[in-house]
Amino acid sequence: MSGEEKKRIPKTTVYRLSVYYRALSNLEEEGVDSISSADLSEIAGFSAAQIRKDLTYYGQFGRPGRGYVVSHLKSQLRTILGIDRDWSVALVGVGRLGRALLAYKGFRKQNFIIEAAFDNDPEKVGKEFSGVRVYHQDEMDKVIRSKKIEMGIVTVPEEVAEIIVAKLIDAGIKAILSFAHLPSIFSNGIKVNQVDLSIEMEGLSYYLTHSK
Amino acid sequence: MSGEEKKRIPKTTVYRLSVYYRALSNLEEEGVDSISSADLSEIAGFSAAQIRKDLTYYGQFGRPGRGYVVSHLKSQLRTILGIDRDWSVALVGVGRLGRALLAYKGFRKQNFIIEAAFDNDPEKVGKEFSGVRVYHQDEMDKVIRSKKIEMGIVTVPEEVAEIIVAKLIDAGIKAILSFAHLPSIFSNGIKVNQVDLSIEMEGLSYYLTHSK
DNA sequence: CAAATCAAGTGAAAAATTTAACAAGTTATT
DNA sequence: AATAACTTGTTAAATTTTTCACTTGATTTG
Repeated sequence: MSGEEKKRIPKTTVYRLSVYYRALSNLEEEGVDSISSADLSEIAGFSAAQIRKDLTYYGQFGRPGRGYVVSHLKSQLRTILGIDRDWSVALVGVGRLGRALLAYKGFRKQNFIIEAAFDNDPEKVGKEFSGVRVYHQDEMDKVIRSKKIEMGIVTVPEEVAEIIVAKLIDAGIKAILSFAHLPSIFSNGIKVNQVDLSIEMEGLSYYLTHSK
Repeated sequence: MSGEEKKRIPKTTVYRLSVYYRALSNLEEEGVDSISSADLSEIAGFSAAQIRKDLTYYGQFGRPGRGYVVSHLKSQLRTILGIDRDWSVALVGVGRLGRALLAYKGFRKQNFIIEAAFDNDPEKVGKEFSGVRVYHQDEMDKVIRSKKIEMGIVTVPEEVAEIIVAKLIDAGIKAILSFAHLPSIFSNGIKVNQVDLSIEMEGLSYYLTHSK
Protein backbone atom coordinates (compact mmCIF):
# COMPACT_ATOMS: atom_id res chain seq x y z
CA MET A 1 0.00 0.00 0.00
CA SER A 2 2.27 2.79 1.22
CA GLY A 3 6.01 2.27 1.00
CA GLU A 4 7.62 0.42 -1.86
CA GLU A 5 6.38 -3.07 -2.40
CA LYS A 6 9.37 -4.52 -4.16
CA LYS A 7 8.93 -8.23 -4.34
CA ARG A 8 12.03 -9.90 -5.64
CA ILE A 9 11.39 -10.96 -9.21
CA PRO A 10 13.12 -14.17 -10.33
CA LYS A 11 15.70 -13.61 -13.05
CA THR A 12 13.99 -16.00 -15.42
CA THR A 13 10.61 -14.32 -15.12
CA VAL A 14 11.38 -11.71 -17.78
CA TYR A 15 12.37 -14.40 -20.24
CA ARG A 16 9.09 -16.17 -19.60
CA LEU A 17 7.12 -12.96 -20.04
CA SER A 18 8.55 -12.79 -23.55
CA VAL A 19 7.43 -16.33 -24.19
CA TYR A 20 3.93 -15.56 -22.92
CA TYR A 21 3.86 -12.48 -25.10
CA ARG A 22 4.77 -14.50 -28.16
CA ALA A 23 2.14 -17.11 -27.37
CA LEU A 24 -0.50 -14.42 -26.92
CA SER A 25 0.44 -12.84 -30.23
CA ASN A 26 -0.16 -16.15 -31.93
CA LEU A 27 -3.45 -16.66 -30.10
CA GLU A 28 -4.62 -13.22 -31.14
CA GLU A 29 -3.86 -14.02 -34.77
CA GLU A 30 -5.87 -17.20 -34.42
CA GLY A 31 -8.79 -15.15 -33.17
CA VAL A 32 -8.76 -16.48 -29.62
CA ASP A 33 -9.92 -13.74 -27.29
CA SER A 34 -9.55 -15.20 -23.87
CA ILE A 35 -7.48 -17.92 -22.27
CA SER A 36 -6.91 -19.52 -18.89
CA SER A 37 -3.51 -19.94 -17.28
CA ALA A 38 -3.99 -23.69 -17.67
CA ASP A 39 -4.44 -23.44 -21.44
CA LEU A 40 -1.67 -20.88 -21.85
CA SER A 41 0.50 -23.27 -19.90
CA GLU A 42 0.24 -25.90 -22.63
CA ILE A 43 1.26 -23.47 -25.33
CA ALA A 44 3.99 -21.65 -23.46
CA GLY A 45 5.49 -24.70 -21.81
CA PHE A 46 5.50 -23.41 -18.23
CA SER A 47 3.16 -24.43 -15.44
CA ALA A 48 -0.10 -22.57 -14.88
CA ALA A 49 0.96 -21.63 -11.36
CA GLN A 50 4.20 -20.28 -12.74
CA ILE A 51 2.36 -18.12 -15.24
CA ARG A 52 0.01 -16.70 -12.65
CA LYS A 53 2.84 -16.06 -10.24
CA ASP A 54 4.97 -14.34 -12.88
CA LEU A 55 2.13 -12.06 -13.85
CA THR A 56 1.22 -11.05 -10.30
CA TYR A 57 4.64 -9.50 -9.85
CA TYR A 58 3.31 -6.80 -12.11
CA GLY A 59 -0.39 -6.62 -11.30
CA GLN A 60 -3.68 -8.39 -11.73
CA PHE A 61 -4.55 -9.02 -15.32
CA GLY A 62 -7.12 -11.78 -15.24
CA ARG A 63 -10.52 -12.49 -13.81
CA PRO A 64 -11.39 -15.51 -11.67
CA GLY A 65 -13.70 -17.84 -13.53
CA ARG A 66 -12.88 -16.11 -16.82
CA GLY A 67 -9.16 -16.23 -17.41
CA TYR A 68 -7.20 -13.58 -19.28
CA VAL A 69 -8.40 -11.43 -22.17
CA VAL A 70 -5.77 -12.09 -24.80
CA SER A 71 -5.57 -8.59 -26.27
CA HIS A 72 -5.49 -6.98 -22.84
CA LEU A 73 -2.81 -9.21 -21.38
CA LYS A 74 -0.76 -8.88 -24.53
CA SER A 75 -0.96 -5.13 -24.31
CA GLN A 76 0.00 -5.18 -20.64
CA LEU A 77 3.00 -7.36 -21.43
CA ARG A 78 4.08 -4.90 -24.11
CA THR A 79 4.15 -2.21 -21.47
CA ILE A 80 5.95 -4.38 -18.93
CA LEU A 81 8.57 -5.46 -21.47
CA GLY A 82 8.94 -1.88 -22.66
CA ILE A 83 8.13 -2.74 -26.26
CA ASP A 84 5.16 -0.39 -26.48
CA ARG A 85 7.53 2.08 -28.12
CA ASP A 86 10.31 2.18 -30.71
CA TRP A 87 13.92 1.55 -29.75
CA SER A 88 16.85 2.94 -31.71
CA VAL A 89 19.59 0.43 -32.27
CA ALA A 90 23.13 0.55 -33.60
CA LEU A 91 24.82 -2.46 -35.15
CA VAL A 92 28.60 -2.74 -35.08
CA GLY A 93 30.39 -5.09 -37.44
CA VAL A 94 29.00 -5.32 -40.96
CA GLY A 95 30.29 -8.79 -41.77
CA ARG A 96 28.15 -11.66 -42.97
CA LEU A 97 26.33 -12.03 -39.69
CA GLY A 98 25.89 -8.28 -39.31
CA ARG A 99 24.43 -7.98 -42.80
CA ALA A 100 22.14 -10.94 -42.15
CA LEU A 101 20.81 -9.13 -39.09
CA LEU A 102 20.44 -5.86 -40.99
CA ALA A 103 18.27 -7.73 -43.48
CA TYR A 104 16.23 -9.44 -40.76
CA LYS A 105 12.68 -8.11 -40.84
CA GLY A 106 11.84 -9.30 -37.34
CA PHE A 107 13.60 -6.44 -35.60
CA ARG A 108 11.61 -3.71 -37.27
CA LYS A 109 8.42 -5.68 -36.74
CA GLN A 110 9.21 -5.69 -33.03
CA ASN A 111 9.92 -1.95 -33.01
CA PHE A 112 13.68 -2.32 -32.79
CA ILE A 113 14.87 0.10 -35.44
CA ILE A 114 18.47 -0.19 -36.57
CA GLU A 115 19.35 3.44 -37.22
CA ALA A 116 23.04 3.06 -37.97
CA ALA A 117 25.71 0.48 -38.66
CA PHE A 118 29.43 0.79 -38.01
CA ASP A 119 32.50 -0.85 -39.49
CA ASN A 120 36.12 0.05 -40.02
CA ASP A 121 36.34 -1.29 -43.57
CA PRO A 122 36.52 1.71 -45.95
CA GLU A 123 34.86 -0.48 -48.59
CA LYS A 124 31.72 -0.59 -46.49
CA VAL A 125 31.68 2.85 -44.91
CA GLY A 126 29.27 5.18 -46.66
CA LYS A 127 27.30 2.33 -48.22
CA GLU A 128 23.89 1.10 -47.21
CA PHE A 129 22.88 -2.47 -46.43
CA SER A 130 19.18 -3.22 -46.27
CA GLY A 131 18.60 0.49 -46.04
CA VAL A 132 20.96 1.07 -43.13
CA ARG A 133 23.86 3.46 -43.57
CA VAL A 134 27.32 2.29 -42.54
CA TYR A 135 29.49 4.77 -40.65
CA HIS A 136 33.13 4.50 -39.71
CA GLN A 137 33.75 3.21 -36.21
CA ASP A 138 35.46 6.48 -35.29
CA GLU A 139 32.11 8.19 -35.68
CA MET A 140 30.34 5.92 -33.23
CA ASP A 141 30.18 8.38 -30.38
CA LYS A 142 28.99 11.25 -32.56
CA VAL A 143 26.38 9.30 -34.53
CA ILE A 144 25.00 7.40 -31.54
CA ARG A 145 24.54 10.57 -29.54
CA SER A 146 23.06 12.59 -32.36
CA LYS A 147 20.60 9.86 -33.27
CA LYS A 148 19.88 9.16 -29.60
CA ILE A 149 20.56 5.45 -30.06
CA GLU A 150 20.00 3.39 -26.93
CA MET A 151 20.91 -0.19 -27.79
CA GLY A 152 23.80 -1.87 -29.52
CA ILE A 153 24.21 -5.12 -31.42
CA VAL A 154 27.78 -6.35 -31.65
CA THR A 155 28.74 -8.62 -34.56
CA VAL A 156 32.46 -7.99 -34.73
CA PRO A 157 35.22 -10.62 -34.49
CA GLU A 158 35.99 -11.88 -31.01
CA GLU A 159 39.35 -10.12 -30.82
CA VAL A 160 37.92 -6.62 -31.01
CA ALA A 161 34.61 -7.23 -29.27
CA GLU A 162 35.77 -5.94 -25.92
CA ILE A 163 37.06 -2.68 -27.37
CA ILE A 164 33.88 -2.17 -29.35
CA VAL A 165 31.71 -2.75 -26.32
CA ALA A 166 33.79 -0.24 -24.37
CA LYS A 167 33.25 2.29 -27.17
CA LEU A 168 29.50 1.70 -27.13
CA ILE A 169 29.41 2.22 -23.39
CA ASP A 170 31.45 5.40 -23.76
CA ALA A 171 28.86 6.61 -26.24
CA GLY A 172 26.20 6.19 -23.57
CA ILE A 173 24.76 2.82 -24.61
CA LYS A 174 23.50 0.83 -21.65
CA ALA A 175 22.10 -2.31 -23.30
CA ILE A 176 24.03 -4.53 -25.67
CA LEU A 177 23.42 -7.77 -27.52
CA SER A 178 26.73 -9.37 -28.37
CA PHE A 179 27.35 -12.28 -30.69
CA ALA A 180 30.99 -12.30 -29.73
CA HIS A 181 32.10 -13.87 -26.50
CA LEU A 182 33.08 -11.28 -23.91
CA PRO A 183 35.12 -11.63 -20.76
CA SER A 184 32.33 -11.30 -18.23
CA ILE A 185 33.22 -8.02 -16.66
CA PHE A 186 30.04 -6.02 -16.98
CA SER A 187 30.33 -2.51 -15.66
CA ASN A 188 27.54 -1.76 -13.26
CA GLY A 189 24.42 -0.35 -14.83
CA ILE A 190 25.13 -1.95 -18.20
CA LYS A 191 23.14 -4.90 -19.51
CA VAL A 192 24.97 -7.23 -21.86
CA ASN A 193 23.15 -10.19 -23.39
CA GLN A 194 25.40 -12.63 -25.11
CA VAL A 195 24.52 -15.06 -27.85
CA ASP A 196 27.36 -17.53 -27.79
CA LEU A 197 27.10 -20.15 -30.49
CA SER A 198 29.89 -22.28 -29.09
CA ILE A 199 28.18 -22.49 -25.74
CA GLU A 200 24.88 -23.41 -27.38
CA MET A 201 26.53 -26.18 -29.37
CA GLU A 202 28.37 -27.41 -26.29
CA GLY A 203 25.01 -27.65 -24.56
CA LEU A 204 23.87 -30.00 -27.33
CA SER A 205 27.09 -31.96 -27.15
CA TYR A 206 26.73 -32.38 -23.39
CA TYR A 207 23.17 -33.55 -23.82
CA LEU A 208 24.01 -36.16 -26.43
CA THR A 209 27.01 -37.33 -24.44
CA HIS A 210 25.12 -37.83 -21.20
CA SER A 211 21.69 -38.95 -22.35
CA LYS A 212 22.40 -42.36 -23.80
CA MET B 1 30.62 -45.66 -3.18
CA SER B 2 28.56 -48.56 -4.42
CA GLY B 3 25.22 -47.85 -6.10
CA GLU B 4 24.70 -44.91 -8.39
CA GLU B 5 25.56 -41.58 -6.91
CA LYS B 6 23.39 -39.35 -9.01
CA LYS B 7 23.39 -35.95 -7.42
CA ARG B 8 20.96 -33.64 -9.11
CA ILE B 9 22.93 -31.24 -11.30
CA PRO B 10 21.52 -27.71 -11.58
CA LYS B 11 20.41 -26.83 -15.10
CA THR B 12 22.70 -23.84 -15.29
CA THR B 13 25.79 -25.80 -14.33
CA VAL B 14 26.46 -27.00 -17.88
CA TYR B 15 26.31 -23.45 -19.16
CA ARG B 16 28.85 -22.43 -16.55
CA LEU B 17 31.13 -25.34 -17.42
CA SER B 18 31.30 -23.91 -20.94
CA VAL B 19 32.24 -20.55 -19.52
CA TYR B 20 34.96 -22.10 -17.37
CA TYR B 21 36.20 -23.99 -20.38
CA ARG B 22 36.45 -20.82 -22.39
CA ALA B 23 38.28 -19.05 -19.57
CA LEU B 24 40.73 -21.92 -19.23
CA SER B 25 41.41 -21.89 -22.96
CA ASN B 26 42.34 -18.25 -22.71
CA LEU B 27 44.50 -18.86 -19.66
CA GLU B 28 46.32 -21.66 -21.44
CA GLU B 29 47.07 -19.36 -24.37
CA GLU B 30 48.46 -16.82 -21.93
CA GLY B 31 50.77 -19.48 -20.56
CA VAL B 32 49.16 -19.73 -17.14
CA ASP B 33 49.49 -23.28 -15.91
CA SER B 34 47.59 -23.34 -12.69
CA ILE B 35 44.80 -21.33 -11.11
CA SER B 36 42.72 -21.24 -7.94
CA SER B 37 38.95 -21.17 -7.90
CA ALA B 38 39.19 -17.67 -6.45
CA ASP B 39 41.18 -16.39 -9.43
CA LEU B 40 39.08 -18.26 -11.96
CA SER B 41 36.08 -16.70 -10.29
CA GLU B 42 37.22 -13.22 -11.31
CA ILE B 43 37.65 -14.21 -14.93
CA ALA B 44 34.56 -16.36 -15.29
CA GLY B 45 32.24 -14.14 -13.32
CA PHE B 46 30.86 -16.78 -10.96
CA SER B 47 31.73 -17.23 -7.31
CA ALA B 48 34.62 -19.46 -6.28
CA ALA B 49 32.27 -21.64 -4.26
CA GLN B 50 30.05 -22.00 -7.29
CA ILE B 51 32.95 -23.10 -9.44
CA ARG B 52 34.14 -25.68 -6.93
CA LYS B 53 30.61 -26.96 -6.45
CA ASP B 54 29.96 -27.24 -10.19
CA LEU B 55 33.15 -29.18 -10.71
CA THR B 56 32.58 -31.64 -7.89
CA TYR B 57 29.45 -32.90 -9.61
CA TYR B 58 31.85 -34.56 -12.00
CA GLY B 59 34.86 -35.42 -9.89
CA GLN B 60 37.86 -33.97 -8.12
CA PHE B 61 40.08 -31.97 -10.40
CA GLY B 62 42.10 -29.75 -8.09
CA ARG B 63 44.49 -30.06 -5.23
CA PRO B 64 44.14 -28.31 -1.88
CA GLY B 65 46.74 -25.62 -1.46
CA ARG B 66 47.53 -25.76 -5.19
CA GLY B 67 44.42 -25.05 -7.18
CA TYR B 68 43.71 -26.49 -10.60
CA VAL B 69 46.19 -27.35 -13.34
CA VAL B 70 44.83 -25.39 -16.30
CA SER B 71 45.60 -27.94 -19.02
CA HIS B 72 44.24 -30.81 -16.95
CA LEU B 73 41.00 -29.13 -15.94
CA LYS B 74 40.49 -27.92 -19.49
CA SER B 75 40.92 -31.43 -20.78
CA GLN B 76 38.52 -32.81 -18.18
CA LEU B 77 35.93 -30.23 -19.17
CA ARG B 78 36.30 -31.23 -22.80
CA THR B 79 35.39 -34.75 -21.81
CA ILE B 80 32.51 -33.68 -19.60
CA LEU B 81 31.11 -31.40 -22.29
CA GLY B 82 31.59 -34.11 -24.89
CA ILE B 83 33.74 -31.91 -27.11
CA ASP B 84 36.72 -34.23 -27.04
CA ARG B 85 35.51 -35.57 -30.38
CA ASP B 86 34.06 -34.32 -33.67
CA TRP B 87 30.34 -33.80 -34.13
CA SER B 88 28.64 -33.96 -37.51
CA VAL B 89 26.16 -31.19 -38.05
CA ALA B 90 23.53 -30.41 -40.66
CA LEU B 91 22.36 -26.88 -41.36
CA VAL B 92 18.89 -26.30 -42.76
CA GLY B 93 18.01 -23.01 -44.43
CA VAL B 94 20.71 -21.48 -46.59
CA GLY B 95 19.54 -17.87 -46.33
CA ARG B 96 21.71 -14.98 -45.22
CA LEU B 97 21.95 -16.21 -41.66
CA GLY B 98 22.55 -19.79 -42.74
CA ARG B 99 25.36 -18.74 -45.07
CA ALA B 100 26.86 -16.56 -42.36
CA LEU B 101 26.97 -19.59 -40.09
CA LEU B 102 28.42 -21.80 -42.84
CA ALA B 103 31.22 -19.28 -43.16
CA TYR B 104 31.78 -19.07 -39.41
CA LYS B 105 35.17 -20.57 -38.55
CA GLY B 106 34.35 -21.02 -34.88
CA PHE B 107 32.29 -24.17 -35.37
CA ARG B 108 35.06 -26.12 -37.05
CA LYS B 109 37.54 -24.87 -34.47
CA GLN B 110 35.28 -26.33 -31.79
CA ASN B 111 34.99 -29.67 -33.62
CA PHE B 112 31.46 -29.06 -34.87
CA ILE B 113 31.71 -30.02 -38.52
CA ILE B 114 28.90 -28.96 -40.81
CA GLU B 115 28.72 -31.87 -43.22
CA ALA B 116 25.66 -30.87 -45.21
CA ALA B 117 23.29 -27.99 -45.79
CA PHE B 118 19.68 -28.18 -46.94
CA ASP B 119 17.38 -25.78 -48.72
CA ASN B 120 14.39 -26.01 -51.04
CA ASP B 121 15.55 -23.30 -53.44
CA PRO B 122 16.66 -25.01 -56.70
CA GLU B 123 19.06 -22.09 -57.22
CA LYS B 124 21.01 -23.17 -54.16
CA VAL B 125 20.70 -26.94 -54.30
CA GLY B 126 23.85 -28.54 -55.70
CA LYS B 127 25.99 -25.52 -54.94
CA GLU B 128 28.54 -25.16 -52.19
CA PHE B 129 28.80 -22.36 -49.65
CA SER B 130 32.02 -22.10 -47.68
CA GLY B 131 32.79 -25.61 -48.79
CA VAL B 132 29.50 -27.11 -47.68
CA ARG B 133 27.30 -28.82 -50.25
CA VAL B 134 23.62 -27.85 -50.37
CA TYR B 135 21.10 -30.67 -50.76
CA HIS B 136 17.39 -30.46 -51.40
CA GLN B 137 15.26 -30.70 -48.29
CA ASP B 138 13.64 -33.85 -49.60
CA GLU B 139 16.99 -35.57 -49.25
CA MET B 140 17.35 -34.72 -45.58
CA ASP B 141 16.56 -38.14 -44.24
CA LYS B 142 18.81 -39.94 -46.71
CA VAL B 143 21.80 -37.62 -46.41
CA ILE B 144 21.62 -37.26 -42.63
CA ARG B 145 21.52 -41.00 -42.14
CA SER B 146 24.22 -41.80 -44.65
CA LYS B 147 26.56 -39.19 -43.22
CA LYS B 148 25.63 -40.14 -39.66
CA ILE B 149 24.84 -36.55 -38.77
CA GLU B 150 23.85 -36.05 -35.15
CA MET B 151 23.05 -32.37 -34.72
CA GLY B 152 20.99 -29.85 -36.63
CA ILE B 153 21.11 -26.09 -36.97
CA VAL B 154 17.86 -24.54 -38.14
CA THR B 155 17.97 -21.19 -39.93
CA VAL B 156 14.74 -21.32 -41.88
CA PRO B 157 11.89 -18.78 -41.74
CA GLU B 158 9.63 -19.02 -38.70
CA GLU B 159 6.67 -20.36 -40.70
CA VAL B 160 8.38 -23.57 -41.70
CA ALA B 161 10.60 -24.08 -38.66
CA GLU B 162 8.29 -26.53 -36.98
CA ILE B 163 8.03 -28.75 -40.05
CA ILE B 164 11.79 -28.70 -40.54
CA VAL B 165 12.42 -29.63 -36.93
CA ALA B 166 9.99 -32.52 -37.29
CA LYS B 167 11.87 -33.69 -40.38
CA LEU B 168 15.18 -33.53 -38.55
CA ILE B 169 13.76 -35.57 -35.70
CA ASP B 170 12.38 -38.08 -38.18
CA ALA B 171 15.86 -38.38 -39.61
CA GLY B 172 17.12 -39.38 -36.18
CA ILE B 173 18.54 -36.05 -35.01
CA LYS B 174 18.28 -35.59 -31.25
CA ALA B 175 19.92 -32.21 -30.71
CA ILE B 176 18.93 -29.04 -32.49
CA LEU B 177 19.94 -25.41 -32.37
CA SER B 178 17.16 -23.28 -33.79
CA PHE B 179 17.28 -19.61 -34.70
CA ALA B 180 13.59 -19.65 -35.42
CA HIS B 181 11.09 -19.48 -32.62
CA LEU B 182 9.38 -22.79 -32.00
CA PRO B 183 6.21 -23.60 -30.13
CA SER B 184 7.69 -25.21 -27.06
CA ILE B 185 6.58 -28.76 -27.54
CA PHE B 186 9.76 -30.73 -27.33
CA SER B 187 9.30 -34.40 -27.84
CA ASN B 188 10.86 -36.36 -25.06
CA GLY B 189 14.46 -37.30 -25.65
CA ILE B 190 15.08 -34.36 -27.99
CA LYS B 191 17.13 -31.36 -26.99
CA VAL B 192 16.24 -28.10 -28.68
CA ASN B 193 18.23 -24.96 -27.93
CA GLN B 194 16.67 -21.82 -29.24
CA VAL B 195 18.39 -18.58 -30.07
CA ASP B 196 15.55 -16.10 -30.16
CA LEU B 197 16.68 -12.64 -31.11
CA SER B 198 13.35 -11.02 -30.27
CA ILE B 199 13.50 -12.37 -26.75
CA GLU B 200 17.07 -11.18 -26.33
CA MET B 201 16.13 -7.70 -27.50
CA GLU B 202 13.09 -7.68 -25.24
CA GLY B 203 15.38 -8.49 -22.34
CA LEU B 204 17.32 -5.34 -23.14
CA SER B 205 14.15 -3.33 -23.52
CA TYR B 206 12.89 -4.53 -20.15
CA TYR B 207 16.17 -3.65 -18.52
CA LEU B 208 16.24 -0.12 -19.92
CA THR B 209 12.59 0.41 -19.06
CA HIS B 210 12.91 -0.67 -15.44
CA SER B 211 16.38 0.48 -14.49
CA LYS B 212 16.03 4.23 -14.53
C1' DC C 1 -31.51 -18.39 -7.14
C1' DA C 2 -28.92 -22.14 -5.34
C1' DA C 3 -25.45 -25.26 -6.66
C1' DA C 4 -21.78 -26.44 -9.35
C1' DT C 5 -17.92 -25.26 -12.04
C1' DC C 6 -14.22 -22.50 -13.37
C1' DA C 7 -10.07 -20.02 -12.63
C1' DA C 8 -7.24 -16.02 -10.80
C1' DG C 9 -4.51 -14.50 -7.04
C1' DT C 10 -1.83 -15.68 -3.09
C1' DG C 11 0.38 -17.30 1.21
C1' DA C 12 2.58 -21.38 2.65
C1' DA C 13 5.27 -25.46 1.59
C1' DA C 14 8.52 -27.74 -1.13
C1' DA C 15 12.27 -27.97 -4.07
C1' DA C 16 16.24 -26.28 -6.17
C1' DT C 17 20.24 -23.53 -6.16
C1' DT C 18 23.72 -20.73 -4.20
C1' DT C 19 26.59 -19.24 -0.55
C1' DA C 20 29.07 -19.85 3.59
C1' DA C 21 32.01 -22.17 6.64
C1' DC C 22 35.29 -25.36 7.73
C1' DA C 23 38.03 -29.74 7.97
C1' DA C 24 41.73 -31.69 5.61
C1' DG C 25 45.47 -31.76 2.34
C1' DT C 26 49.46 -29.14 0.42
C1' DT C 27 53.15 -26.05 0.16
C1' DA C 28 56.21 -22.46 1.78
C1' DT C 29 58.78 -20.43 5.45
C1' DT C 30 61.54 -19.99 9.42
C1' DA D 1 60.30 -29.83 11.86
C1' DA D 2 56.91 -26.87 13.28
C1' DT D 3 54.15 -23.03 11.90
C1' DA D 4 51.72 -20.22 8.75
C1' DA D 5 49.45 -19.51 4.46
C1' DC D 6 46.82 -21.57 0.78
C1' DT D 7 43.02 -23.75 -1.29
C1' DT D 8 40.18 -27.76 -2.33
C1' DG D 9 36.11 -30.67 -1.46
C1' DT D 10 32.09 -30.88 1.19
C1' DT D 11 28.48 -30.45 4.61
C1' DA D 12 25.32 -27.26 6.39
C1' DA D 13 22.87 -22.95 6.08
C1' DA D 14 20.74 -19.39 3.49
C1' DT D 15 18.45 -17.90 -0.36
C1' DT D 16 15.82 -18.18 -4.39
C1' DT D 17 12.48 -20.20 -7.21
C1' DT D 18 8.74 -23.19 -8.10
C1' DT D 19 4.82 -25.75 -6.86
C1' DC D 20 0.89 -26.61 -4.06
C1' DA D 21 -3.39 -25.74 -2.03
C1' DC D 22 -6.92 -22.91 -0.96
C1' DT D 23 -9.79 -18.66 -0.77
C1' DT D 24 -12.37 -15.68 -3.39
C1' DG D 25 -14.68 -13.94 -7.38
C1' DA D 26 -17.23 -15.03 -11.54
C1' DT D 27 -20.12 -17.61 -14.56
C1' DT D 28 -23.13 -21.20 -15.91
C1' DT D 29 -26.65 -24.58 -15.17
C1' DG D 30 -30.58 -26.84 -13.27
